[in-house]
Amino acid sequence: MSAPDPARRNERSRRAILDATRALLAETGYTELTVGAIAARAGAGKQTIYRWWGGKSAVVLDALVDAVEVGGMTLTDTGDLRADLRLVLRATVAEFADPRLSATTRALTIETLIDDELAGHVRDRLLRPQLDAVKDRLRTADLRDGVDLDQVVELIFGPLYHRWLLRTGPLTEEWADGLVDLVMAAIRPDR
Amino acid sequence: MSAPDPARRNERSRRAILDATRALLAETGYTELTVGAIAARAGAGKQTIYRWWGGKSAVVLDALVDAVEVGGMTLTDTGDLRADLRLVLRATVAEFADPRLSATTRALTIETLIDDELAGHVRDRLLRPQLDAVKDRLRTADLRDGVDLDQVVELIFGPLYHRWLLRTGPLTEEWADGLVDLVMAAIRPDR
DNA sequence: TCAGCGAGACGGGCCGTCTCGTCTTGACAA
DNA sequence: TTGTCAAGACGAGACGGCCCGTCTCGCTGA
Repeated sequence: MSAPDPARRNERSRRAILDATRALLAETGYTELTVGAIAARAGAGKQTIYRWWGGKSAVVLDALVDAVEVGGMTLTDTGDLRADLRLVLRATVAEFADPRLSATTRALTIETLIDDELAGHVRDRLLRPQLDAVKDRLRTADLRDGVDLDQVVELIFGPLYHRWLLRTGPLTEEWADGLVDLVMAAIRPDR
Repeated sequence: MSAPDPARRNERSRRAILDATRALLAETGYTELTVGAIAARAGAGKQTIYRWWGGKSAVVLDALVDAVEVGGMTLTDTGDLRADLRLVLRATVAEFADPRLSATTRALTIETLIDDELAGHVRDRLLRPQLDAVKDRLRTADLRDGVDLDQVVELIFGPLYHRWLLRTGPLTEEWADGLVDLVMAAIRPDR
Protein backbone atom coordinates (compact mmCIF):
# COMPACT_ATOMS: atom_id res chain seq x y z
CA MET A 1 0.00 0.00 0.00
CA SER A 2 2.92 2.34 0.64
CA ALA A 3 4.60 4.28 -2.15
CA PRO A 4 7.57 2.57 -3.83
CA ASP A 5 11.06 3.62 -2.84
CA PRO A 6 12.80 5.43 -5.75
CA ALA A 7 16.21 4.70 -4.19
CA ARG A 8 15.71 1.01 -4.77
CA ARG A 9 14.51 1.44 -8.34
CA ASN A 10 16.28 -0.63 -10.98
CA GLU A 11 17.74 1.71 -13.61
CA ARG A 12 18.32 -1.20 -16.00
CA SER A 13 14.60 -1.99 -15.99
CA ARG A 14 13.68 1.63 -16.48
CA ARG A 15 15.93 1.94 -19.53
CA ALA A 16 14.72 -1.37 -20.98
CA ILE A 17 11.10 -0.30 -20.63
CA LEU A 18 11.62 3.10 -22.26
CA ASP A 19 13.65 1.56 -25.08
CA ALA A 20 11.06 -1.16 -25.65
CA THR A 21 8.32 1.47 -25.71
CA ARG A 22 10.04 3.46 -28.44
CA ALA A 23 10.77 0.32 -30.44
CA LEU A 24 7.18 -0.90 -30.30
CA LEU A 25 5.89 2.61 -31.04
CA ALA A 26 7.91 2.64 -34.24
CA GLU A 27 6.85 -0.90 -35.18
CA THR A 28 3.17 -1.02 -34.40
CA GLY A 29 1.99 2.48 -33.58
CA TYR A 30 0.41 3.89 -30.47
CA THR A 31 -2.98 2.24 -30.68
CA GLU A 32 -1.69 -1.31 -30.98
CA LEU A 33 0.78 -0.66 -28.19
CA THR A 34 -0.12 -2.51 -24.98
CA VAL A 35 1.40 -2.50 -21.54
CA GLY A 36 1.77 -6.26 -21.72
CA ALA A 37 3.74 -6.01 -24.95
CA ILE A 38 6.08 -3.38 -23.50
CA ALA A 39 6.74 -5.54 -20.46
CA ALA A 40 7.36 -8.63 -22.57
CA ARG A 41 9.72 -6.81 -24.96
CA ALA A 42 11.60 -5.22 -22.09
CA GLY A 43 11.83 -8.51 -20.22
CA ALA A 44 9.99 -6.87 -17.36
CA GLY A 45 6.89 -7.61 -15.36
CA LYS A 46 3.76 -5.57 -15.95
CA GLN A 47 3.74 -4.73 -12.27
CA THR A 48 7.04 -2.93 -12.65
CA ILE A 49 5.43 -0.62 -15.19
CA TYR A 50 2.36 0.01 -13.09
CA ARG A 51 4.59 0.55 -10.06
CA TRP A 52 6.45 3.50 -11.59
CA TRP A 53 4.05 4.84 -14.19
CA GLY A 54 0.32 5.41 -14.29
CA GLY A 55 -0.16 3.36 -17.42
CA LYS A 56 0.57 3.29 -21.13
CA SER A 57 0.28 7.04 -21.66
CA ALA A 58 2.73 7.95 -18.90
CA VAL A 59 5.29 5.48 -20.20
CA VAL A 60 5.01 6.84 -23.73
CA LEU A 61 5.49 10.41 -22.56
CA ASP A 62 8.56 9.48 -20.56
CA ALA A 63 9.95 7.45 -23.44
CA LEU A 64 9.65 10.40 -25.81
CA VAL A 65 10.90 13.05 -23.41
CA ASP A 66 13.80 10.75 -22.62
CA ALA A 67 14.70 10.60 -26.30
CA VAL A 68 14.54 14.34 -26.96
CA GLU A 69 17.22 15.58 -24.58
CA VAL A 70 15.80 19.02 -23.87
CA GLY A 71 18.68 21.44 -24.15
CA GLY A 72 18.34 25.23 -24.12
CA MET A 73 17.07 25.71 -27.65
CA THR A 74 17.81 28.99 -29.43
CA LEU A 75 17.15 30.33 -32.91
CA THR A 76 20.00 31.67 -34.99
CA ASP A 77 19.76 35.45 -35.29
CA THR A 78 21.08 36.65 -38.64
CA GLY A 79 19.32 39.98 -38.22
CA ASP A 80 16.96 39.00 -41.03
CA LEU A 81 13.77 37.83 -39.29
CA ARG A 82 12.20 36.50 -42.47
CA ALA A 83 15.21 34.33 -43.18
CA ASP A 84 15.40 33.08 -39.61
CA LEU A 85 11.71 32.17 -39.58
CA ARG A 86 12.01 30.41 -42.91
CA LEU A 87 14.78 28.30 -41.51
CA VAL A 88 12.91 27.19 -38.42
CA LEU A 89 9.63 26.69 -40.31
CA ARG A 90 11.30 24.60 -42.99
CA ALA A 91 12.95 22.46 -40.34
CA THR A 92 9.67 21.94 -38.51
CA VAL A 93 7.85 21.15 -41.74
CA ALA A 94 10.51 18.56 -42.52
CA GLU A 95 9.98 17.04 -39.08
CA PHE A 96 6.24 16.76 -39.57
CA ALA A 97 6.65 15.38 -43.07
CA ASP A 98 9.04 12.65 -41.96
CA PRO A 99 6.89 9.57 -41.35
CA ARG A 100 9.02 8.30 -38.47
CA LEU A 101 9.09 11.58 -36.55
CA SER A 102 5.49 12.20 -37.48
CA ALA A 103 4.51 8.91 -35.87
CA THR A 104 6.15 10.08 -32.68
CA THR A 105 4.40 13.42 -32.80
CA ARG A 106 1.16 11.62 -33.49
CA ALA A 107 1.57 9.48 -30.39
CA LEU A 108 2.39 12.56 -28.37
CA THR A 109 -0.61 14.43 -29.66
CA ILE A 110 -2.94 11.57 -28.84
CA GLU A 111 -1.41 11.66 -25.39
CA THR A 112 -2.13 15.36 -25.11
CA LEU A 113 -5.75 14.80 -26.08
CA ILE A 114 -6.41 11.98 -23.62
CA ASP A 115 -4.82 13.14 -20.41
CA ASP A 116 -4.98 16.71 -19.15
CA GLU A 117 -2.17 16.34 -16.65
CA LEU A 118 0.15 14.71 -19.14
CA ALA A 119 -0.83 17.36 -21.65
CA GLY A 120 0.79 19.91 -19.38
CA HIS A 121 3.99 17.91 -19.18
CA VAL A 122 4.14 17.40 -22.93
CA ARG A 123 3.56 21.08 -23.50
CA ASP A 124 6.08 22.29 -20.96
CA ARG A 125 8.84 19.73 -21.34
CA LEU A 126 8.68 19.10 -25.07
CA LEU A 127 7.01 21.94 -26.95
CA ARG A 128 7.53 25.07 -24.90
CA PRO A 129 11.29 25.24 -25.52
CA GLN A 130 10.73 25.55 -29.26
CA LEU A 131 7.90 28.04 -28.96
CA ASP A 132 9.90 30.13 -26.50
CA ALA A 133 12.92 30.08 -28.78
CA VAL A 134 10.87 31.68 -31.54
CA LYS A 135 9.34 34.09 -29.08
CA ASP A 136 12.82 35.18 -27.93
CA ARG A 137 13.90 35.77 -31.51
CA LEU A 138 10.78 37.89 -32.11
CA ARG A 139 11.59 40.04 -29.08
CA THR A 140 14.72 41.44 -30.76
CA ALA A 141 12.87 42.18 -34.00
CA ASP A 142 11.25 45.38 -35.20
CA LEU A 143 7.51 44.71 -34.99
CA ARG A 144 4.29 46.63 -35.32
CA ASP A 145 3.26 48.20 -32.02
CA GLY A 146 0.97 46.26 -29.76
CA VAL A 147 1.39 42.79 -31.24
CA ASP A 148 1.22 39.95 -28.71
CA LEU A 149 4.29 37.75 -29.12
CA ASP A 150 2.50 34.65 -27.87
CA GLN A 151 -0.16 35.21 -30.47
CA VAL A 152 2.45 35.59 -33.17
CA VAL A 153 4.03 32.31 -32.18
CA GLU A 154 0.61 30.70 -32.50
CA LEU A 155 0.20 32.40 -35.87
CA ILE A 156 3.40 30.67 -36.99
CA PHE A 157 2.92 27.16 -35.64
CA GLY A 158 -0.88 27.00 -35.65
CA PRO A 159 -1.32 26.68 -39.41
CA LEU A 160 1.39 24.03 -39.45
CA TYR A 161 -0.39 21.89 -36.86
CA HIS A 162 -3.67 22.58 -38.61
CA ARG A 163 -2.46 21.29 -41.96
CA TRP A 164 -0.80 18.31 -40.35
CA LEU A 165 -3.80 17.44 -38.21
CA LEU A 166 -6.49 17.86 -40.85
CA ARG A 167 -4.32 16.76 -43.76
CA THR A 168 -5.68 19.55 -45.92
CA GLY A 169 -2.57 19.49 -48.05
CA PRO A 170 1.11 18.55 -48.25
CA LEU A 171 3.68 20.15 -45.94
CA THR A 172 6.29 21.54 -48.32
CA GLU A 173 8.98 24.18 -48.12
CA GLU A 174 7.02 26.34 -50.55
CA TRP A 175 4.05 26.21 -48.25
CA ALA A 176 6.26 27.07 -45.28
CA ASP A 177 7.75 30.05 -47.10
CA GLY A 178 4.29 31.28 -48.04
CA LEU A 179 3.28 31.07 -44.41
CA VAL A 180 6.31 33.09 -43.36
CA ASP A 181 5.35 35.77 -45.88
CA LEU A 182 1.86 36.01 -44.41
CA VAL A 183 3.22 36.17 -40.88
CA MET A 184 5.75 38.86 -41.81
CA ALA A 185 2.95 40.92 -43.33
CA ALA A 186 0.96 40.51 -40.15
CA ILE A 187 3.69 41.83 -37.87
CA ARG A 188 5.60 44.36 -40.02
CA PRO A 189 5.65 47.91 -38.65
CA ASP A 190 2.97 50.19 -40.08
CA ARG A 191 5.75 51.97 -42.05
CA MET B 1 -20.81 -12.69 -46.54
CA SER B 2 -22.53 -10.40 -49.06
CA ALA B 3 -23.02 -6.69 -48.49
CA PRO B 4 -26.26 -5.63 -46.80
CA ASP B 5 -29.05 -4.18 -48.94
CA PRO B 6 -29.53 -0.46 -48.19
CA ALA B 7 -33.05 -0.60 -49.60
CA ARG B 8 -34.12 -2.85 -46.76
CA ARG B 9 -32.49 -0.75 -44.09
CA ASN B 10 -34.71 0.20 -41.15
CA GLU B 11 -34.77 3.98 -40.87
CA ARG B 12 -36.27 3.81 -37.39
CA SER B 13 -33.26 1.84 -36.16
CA ARG B 14 -30.83 4.22 -37.81
CA ARG B 15 -32.43 7.22 -36.13
CA ALA B 16 -32.60 5.49 -32.76
CA ILE B 17 -28.91 4.58 -32.94
CA LEU B 18 -27.78 8.08 -33.90
CA ASP B 19 -29.99 9.63 -31.21
CA ALA B 20 -28.75 7.19 -28.58
CA THR B 21 -25.16 7.92 -29.59
CA ARG B 22 -25.59 11.66 -29.09
CA ALA B 23 -27.39 11.11 -25.78
CA LEU B 24 -24.71 8.83 -24.38
CA LEU B 25 -22.00 11.11 -25.73
CA ALA B 26 -23.47 13.96 -23.72
CA GLU B 27 -23.90 11.82 -20.60
CA THR B 28 -20.70 9.84 -20.37
CA GLY B 29 -18.27 11.23 -22.94
CA TYR B 30 -16.57 9.54 -25.85
CA THR B 31 -14.08 7.37 -24.01
CA GLU B 32 -16.69 5.65 -21.84
CA LEU B 33 -18.95 5.22 -24.84
CA THR B 34 -19.28 1.59 -25.98
CA VAL B 35 -21.00 0.00 -28.94
CA GLY B 36 -22.89 -2.27 -26.56
CA ALA B 37 -24.26 0.71 -24.63
CA ILE B 38 -25.39 2.43 -27.83
CA ALA B 39 -27.20 -0.70 -28.96
CA ALA B 40 -28.87 -1.17 -25.58
CA ARG B 41 -29.98 2.46 -25.35
CA ALA B 42 -31.28 2.41 -28.90
CA GLY B 43 -33.07 -0.87 -28.34
CA ALA B 44 -31.05 -2.33 -31.19
CA GLY B 45 -28.77 -5.29 -31.62
CA LYS B 46 -25.02 -4.72 -31.80
CA GLN B 47 -25.02 -6.51 -35.10
CA THR B 48 -27.22 -3.80 -36.58
CA ILE B 49 -24.53 -1.25 -35.74
CA TYR B 50 -21.72 -3.34 -37.12
CA ARG B 51 -23.81 -4.08 -40.21
CA TRP B 52 -24.04 -0.42 -41.25
CA TRP B 53 -21.04 1.21 -39.57
CA GLY B 54 -17.45 0.22 -39.10
CA GLY B 55 -17.47 0.75 -35.35
CA LYS B 56 -17.77 3.36 -32.63
CA SER B 57 -15.92 6.15 -34.41
CA ALA B 58 -17.98 5.82 -37.60
CA VAL B 59 -21.24 5.96 -35.64
CA VAL B 60 -20.10 9.03 -33.71
CA LEU B 61 -19.07 10.80 -36.90
CA ASP B 62 -22.46 10.05 -38.49
CA ALA B 63 -24.28 11.13 -35.35
CA LEU B 64 -22.48 14.48 -35.36
CA VAL B 65 -22.79 15.08 -39.07
CA ASP B 66 -26.46 14.15 -38.77
CA ALA B 67 -26.91 16.74 -36.02
CA VAL B 68 -25.14 19.51 -37.87
CA GLU B 69 -27.41 19.25 -40.89
CA VAL B 70 -24.83 20.32 -43.41
CA GLY B 71 -26.73 22.83 -45.44
CA GLY B 72 -24.82 25.25 -47.63
CA MET B 73 -23.06 27.04 -44.78
CA THR B 74 -22.38 30.68 -45.52
CA LEU B 75 -20.90 33.58 -43.60
CA THR B 76 -22.89 36.72 -43.25
CA ASP B 77 -21.38 39.39 -45.51
CA THR B 78 -21.80 42.81 -43.96
CA GLY B 79 -19.15 44.25 -46.24
CA ASP B 80 -16.88 44.61 -43.20
CA LEU B 81 -14.51 41.64 -43.35
CA ARG B 82 -13.05 42.29 -39.92
CA ALA B 83 -16.48 42.24 -38.31
CA ASP B 84 -17.51 39.10 -40.20
CA LEU B 85 -14.36 37.26 -39.18
CA ARG B 86 -14.76 38.33 -35.56
CA LEU B 87 -18.23 36.86 -35.56
CA VAL B 88 -17.21 33.48 -36.92
CA LEU B 89 -14.07 33.29 -34.78
CA ARG B 90 -15.94 34.14 -31.61
CA ALA B 91 -18.52 31.47 -32.40
CA THR B 92 -15.84 28.86 -33.02
CA VAL B 93 -13.97 29.84 -29.88
CA ALA B 94 -17.18 29.40 -27.90
CA GLU B 95 -17.60 25.94 -29.40
CA PHE B 96 -14.10 24.89 -28.46
CA ALA B 97 -14.43 26.37 -24.99
CA ASP B 98 -17.57 24.36 -24.24
CA PRO B 99 -16.30 21.31 -22.32
CA ARG B 100 -18.95 18.97 -23.69
CA LEU B 101 -18.44 19.80 -27.36
CA SER B 102 -14.72 20.00 -26.81
CA ALA B 103 -14.63 16.48 -25.38
CA THR B 104 -16.28 15.06 -28.46
CA THR B 105 -14.05 17.05 -30.80
CA ARG B 106 -11.07 15.82 -28.84
CA ALA B 107 -12.21 12.23 -29.19
CA LEU B 108 -12.84 12.53 -32.91
CA THR B 109 -9.46 14.17 -33.33
CA ILE B 110 -7.85 11.18 -31.65
CA GLU B 111 -9.62 8.88 -34.09
CA THR B 112 -8.44 10.98 -37.01
CA LEU B 113 -4.88 10.60 -35.78
CA ILE B 114 -5.33 6.84 -35.74
CA ASP B 115 -7.47 6.22 -38.82
CA ASP B 116 -6.56 7.93 -42.10
CA GLU B 117 -9.81 7.04 -43.84
CA LEU B 118 -11.93 8.36 -41.01
CA ALA B 119 -9.78 11.48 -40.99
CA GLY B 120 -10.83 12.17 -44.56
CA HIS B 121 -14.50 11.85 -43.72
CA VAL B 122 -14.23 14.08 -40.67
CA ARG B 123 -12.36 16.66 -42.68
CA ASP B 124 -14.69 16.63 -45.68
CA ARG B 125 -18.08 16.22 -44.03
CA LEU B 126 -17.58 18.03 -40.72
CA LEU B 127 -14.85 20.65 -41.12
CA ARG B 128 -14.64 21.51 -44.82
CA PRO B 129 -18.02 23.27 -44.94
CA GLN B 130 -16.89 25.76 -42.32
CA LEU B 131 -13.48 26.31 -43.86
CA ASP B 132 -15.02 26.76 -47.30
CA ALA B 133 -17.55 29.22 -45.97
CA VAL B 134 -14.74 31.44 -44.73
CA LYS B 135 -12.86 30.98 -47.99
CA ASP B 136 -15.93 32.07 -49.95
CA ARG B 137 -16.28 35.17 -47.80
CA LEU B 138 -12.61 36.02 -48.39
CA ARG B 139 -13.09 35.74 -52.13
CA THR B 140 -15.33 38.79 -52.19
CA ALA B 141 -12.95 40.83 -50.04
CA ASP B 142 -10.24 43.28 -51.07
CA LEU B 143 -6.98 41.48 -50.35
CA ARG B 144 -3.30 41.98 -50.94
CA ASP B 145 -2.25 40.59 -54.34
CA GLY B 146 -1.02 37.05 -54.46
CA VAL B 147 -2.32 35.75 -51.15
CA ASP B 148 -3.39 32.11 -51.14
CA LEU B 149 -6.91 31.87 -49.76
CA ASP B 150 -6.37 28.35 -48.43
CA GLN B 151 -3.36 29.60 -46.54
CA VAL B 152 -5.35 32.47 -45.10
CA VAL B 153 -8.01 30.06 -43.87
CA GLU B 154 -5.26 28.07 -42.19
CA LEU B 155 -3.90 31.31 -40.72
CA ILE B 156 -7.31 31.88 -39.15
CA PHE B 157 -8.16 28.44 -37.79
CA GLY B 158 -4.65 27.12 -37.23
CA PRO B 159 -3.85 29.22 -34.15
CA LEU B 160 -7.25 28.31 -32.72
CA TYR B 161 -6.58 24.58 -33.04
CA HIS B 162 -3.06 25.12 -31.76
CA ARG B 163 -4.19 26.83 -28.59
CA TRP B 164 -6.94 24.28 -28.06
CA LEU B 165 -4.65 21.33 -28.72
CA LEU B 166 -1.71 22.44 -26.62
CA ARG B 167 -3.76 24.34 -24.05
CA THR B 168 -1.28 27.19 -24.13
CA GLY B 169 -3.94 29.56 -22.87
CA PRO B 170 -7.66 30.21 -22.54
CA LEU B 171 -9.85 30.62 -25.62
CA THR B 172 -11.54 33.94 -25.08
CA GLU B 173 -13.28 36.49 -27.26
CA GLU B 174 -10.45 38.92 -26.65
CA TRP B 175 -7.97 36.39 -27.91
CA ALA B 176 -10.15 35.73 -30.96
CA ASP B 177 -10.37 39.45 -31.72
CA GLY B 178 -6.60 39.80 -31.42
CA LEU B 179 -6.16 36.96 -33.87
CA VAL B 180 -8.51 38.62 -36.33
CA ASP B 181 -6.43 41.81 -36.09
CA LEU B 182 -3.27 39.90 -36.93
CA VAL B 183 -4.93 38.12 -39.83
CA MET B 184 -6.32 41.38 -41.17
CA ALA B 185 -2.85 42.90 -41.06
CA ALA B 186 -1.51 39.90 -42.95
CA ILE B 187 -3.95 40.17 -45.83
CA ARG B 188 -4.63 43.91 -46.12
CA PRO B 189 -3.74 45.51 -49.46
CA ASP B 190 -0.29 47.08 -49.54
CA ARG B 191 -1.83 50.56 -49.32
C1' DT C 1 15.92 -8.39 5.49
C1' DC C 2 13.00 -6.48 2.70
C1' DA C 3 11.30 -4.13 -1.23
C1' DG C 4 11.90 -4.34 -6.16
C1' DC C 5 12.08 -7.62 -9.62
C1' DG C 6 10.31 -11.19 -13.68
C1' DA C 7 6.73 -14.06 -14.53
C1' DG C 8 2.27 -15.06 -15.05
C1' DA C 9 -2.52 -16.27 -13.07
C1' DC C 10 -6.76 -13.97 -12.39
C1' DG C 11 -11.42 -11.56 -12.77
C1' DG C 12 -13.52 -8.06 -15.33
C1' DG C 13 -14.94 -5.37 -19.35
C1' DC C 14 -15.47 -4.55 -24.07
C1' DC C 15 -14.71 -6.13 -28.66
C1' DG C 16 -16.51 -8.07 -32.95
C1' DT C 17 -18.75 -12.38 -34.62
C1' DC C 18 -22.25 -15.67 -34.50
C1' DT C 19 -26.66 -17.68 -33.85
C1' DC C 20 -31.20 -17.76 -32.59
C1' DG C 21 -36.38 -16.73 -33.62
C1' DT C 22 -39.20 -12.76 -35.18
C1' DC C 23 -40.68 -9.22 -38.25
C1' DT C 24 -40.50 -6.50 -42.54
C1' DT C 25 -40.17 -5.91 -47.26
C1' DG C 26 -40.24 -6.31 -52.09
C1' DA C 27 -41.24 -9.51 -56.01
C1' DC C 28 -44.35 -12.14 -58.23
C1' DA C 29 -48.66 -14.74 -59.10
C1' DA C 30 -53.58 -14.80 -59.24
C1' DT D 1 -55.34 -4.92 -56.47
C1' DT D 2 -54.48 -8.31 -53.40
C1' DG D 3 -52.36 -12.60 -51.40
C1' DT D 4 -48.25 -15.42 -50.89
C1' DC D 5 -43.60 -16.16 -49.75
C1' DA D 6 -38.59 -16.24 -49.52
C1' DA D 7 -34.76 -13.18 -48.44
C1' DG D 8 -32.86 -10.73 -45.28
C1' DA D 9 -32.79 -7.10 -41.67
C1' DC D 10 -33.99 -7.02 -37.07
C1' DG D 11 -33.52 -7.46 -31.36
C1' DA D 12 -31.41 -10.11 -28.15
C1' DG D 13 -27.76 -12.10 -26.31
C1' DA D 14 -24.13 -16.03 -26.09
C1' DC D 15 -19.44 -16.60 -27.26
C1' DG D 16 -14.25 -16.59 -27.60
C1' DG D 17 -10.61 -13.39 -27.54
C1' DC D 18 -7.84 -9.54 -26.09
C1' DC D 19 -6.25 -6.36 -22.92
C1' DC D 20 -6.68 -4.22 -18.60
C1' DG D 21 -5.01 -3.56 -13.80
C1' DT D 22 -4.33 -6.32 -9.54
C1' DC D 23 -2.53 -10.12 -7.20
C1' DT D 24 0.68 -13.59 -5.86
C1' DC D 25 4.56 -16.27 -6.39
C1' DG D 26 9.86 -17.19 -5.64
C1' DC D 27 14.20 -14.84 -6.81
C1' DT D 28 17.58 -11.19 -6.37
C1' DG D 29 20.29 -7.37 -4.94
C1' DA D 30 21.02 -3.27 -2.17
